[in-house]
Amino acid sequence: MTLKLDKVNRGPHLSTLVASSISREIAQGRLKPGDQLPTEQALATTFGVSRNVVREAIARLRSEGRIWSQQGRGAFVTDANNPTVLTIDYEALQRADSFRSLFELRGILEVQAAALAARRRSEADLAAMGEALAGMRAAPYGSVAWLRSDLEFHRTVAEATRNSYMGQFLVFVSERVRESILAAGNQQKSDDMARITLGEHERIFAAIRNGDVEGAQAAMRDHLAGAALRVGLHDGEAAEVAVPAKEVASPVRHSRLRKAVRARAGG
Amino acid sequence: MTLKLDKVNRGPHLSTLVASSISREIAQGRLKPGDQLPTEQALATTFGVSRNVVREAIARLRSEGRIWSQQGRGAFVTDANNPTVLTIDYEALQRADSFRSLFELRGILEVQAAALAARRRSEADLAAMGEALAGMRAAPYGSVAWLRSDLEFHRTVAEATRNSYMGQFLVFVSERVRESILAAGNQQKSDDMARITLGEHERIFAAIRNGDVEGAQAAMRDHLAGAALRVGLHDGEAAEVAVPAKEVASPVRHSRLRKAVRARAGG
DNA sequence: CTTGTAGTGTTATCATACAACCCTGATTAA
DNA sequence: TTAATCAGGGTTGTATGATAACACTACAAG
Repeated sequence: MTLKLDKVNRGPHLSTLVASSISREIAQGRLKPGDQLPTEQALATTFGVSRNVVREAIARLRSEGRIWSQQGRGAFVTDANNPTVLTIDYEALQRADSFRSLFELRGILEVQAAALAARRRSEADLAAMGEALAGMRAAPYGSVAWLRSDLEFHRTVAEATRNSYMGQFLVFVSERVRESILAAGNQQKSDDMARITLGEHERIFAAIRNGDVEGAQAAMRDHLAGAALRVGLHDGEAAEVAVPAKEVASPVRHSRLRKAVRARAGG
Repeated sequence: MTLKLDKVNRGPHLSTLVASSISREIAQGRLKPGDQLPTEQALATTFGVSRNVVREAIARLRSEGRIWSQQGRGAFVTDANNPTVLTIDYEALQRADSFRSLFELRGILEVQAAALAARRRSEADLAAMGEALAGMRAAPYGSVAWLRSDLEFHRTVAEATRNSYMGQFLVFVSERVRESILAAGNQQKSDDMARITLGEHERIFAAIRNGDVEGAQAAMRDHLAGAALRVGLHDGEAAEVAVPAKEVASPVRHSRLRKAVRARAGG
């Protein structure tokens, strides 16, 4: 039987929680550019953690360019709110809700990419897709070669959109998703899956080849729904991502973190 | 006259130096994927710093996805070594085709964000959107206040998707687009435009409020089509554009760590 | 008005201790 | 023999306190 082990999802480090919390304060505007953060000591007591943890969190935010600090003065929110680089926090992805969000974003990009590809694909694109499919057929399901061909197929679809940024973003997001899946490592393989997955890809390919925009979207959507199941997400696109945002305007919102901390300490 | 003094470039933090040094070991292959790093204590003594500094460095590398650590075992070099940051070359955006591509990507994200928002928005979201709209009504078209409210509206829509990555990506893309538009500076203002633009936003808002998914998508699509016209793009959805984007990696350069550490130790 | 100086608050770093956890190997029970 | 249990050492995660380096302010002295 298959053992549906819940990935021992040990909560991320405290410093991660603190960093996320501060990040959120900034993102939601409660900390504006130029504002000075509370002192490390103050943050430590508010969060109920040691100053050391706060420092690790700040070190991360600093490296991400979100804040900037100077000895003897304090830490400040970076003025330029237009980061020139986009990063995805690796640890945050270990959390199920984050993973689901990224998976959803990937889905949106893939589906629309399929639509664009159906409109704009060239003969060369189709040839490349066919080659990738052949690679998948030849390799055993789940093998390195199989994964490479899988990735290659999606890459060629992205390329067929004739939108370079689409490709860039898609590859970026997909890589993060793939990493996270591999890290979890809770995927079972079977011959059935190989057949099913291959079929999904072939339908996408056929629709794109025929210039069938809606068909390509639908096929890609099916593929992603299947992929979601295969990695243990009970189909996305429902409302389970929707955390009831009962956020009341409060000066600072750390109560959840505190609770998390308590829970860790208690358990 | 003005003195033009060079900003006193105080050396970076020790944790930064340590992180860079470890990073370089990885980049240059002396630490291969899967390898275990020396213990924090060992690193501390070799670098001549406290374990605390080493931990801050490791926290950064961990958040960048370069290494991965587990309590009781140790820290290891991450398997995947692909880029963890996404950058958009500013100069490339000056080219019309690149700009069009990014605009198209933004459109895809915005339209799907509107759809998700229509499904998941909370009362608080609606209130925030309404506030942003009020801000737009109050400010003169094209003014700083107007732009801020405009941005704020789109941000609240992104937030209402309950998908944090959606917001991150959208803000990132929109900022690049906005910069590019401002740089071009070829936009004319008129009262008509104010009225039209405001109307577009209000239709988006109404659809999201009513939970009308298709309506929200359509309204957002209209809005973007209008925006495209206003910035001089003859409606998107054309088929010309290709071009590989320039990928930029950021090498890090420092041979100073050891020296700096020595200096500290010696002095 | 300028300069020196003490005082206070903050970050940067160090040092130490303990808790939580993994791994290994010995010991014990079946 | 085999499996389970337990003890010990090693490692990371967190807490705590202390010290050094630096920025800012106020005030006194010139």
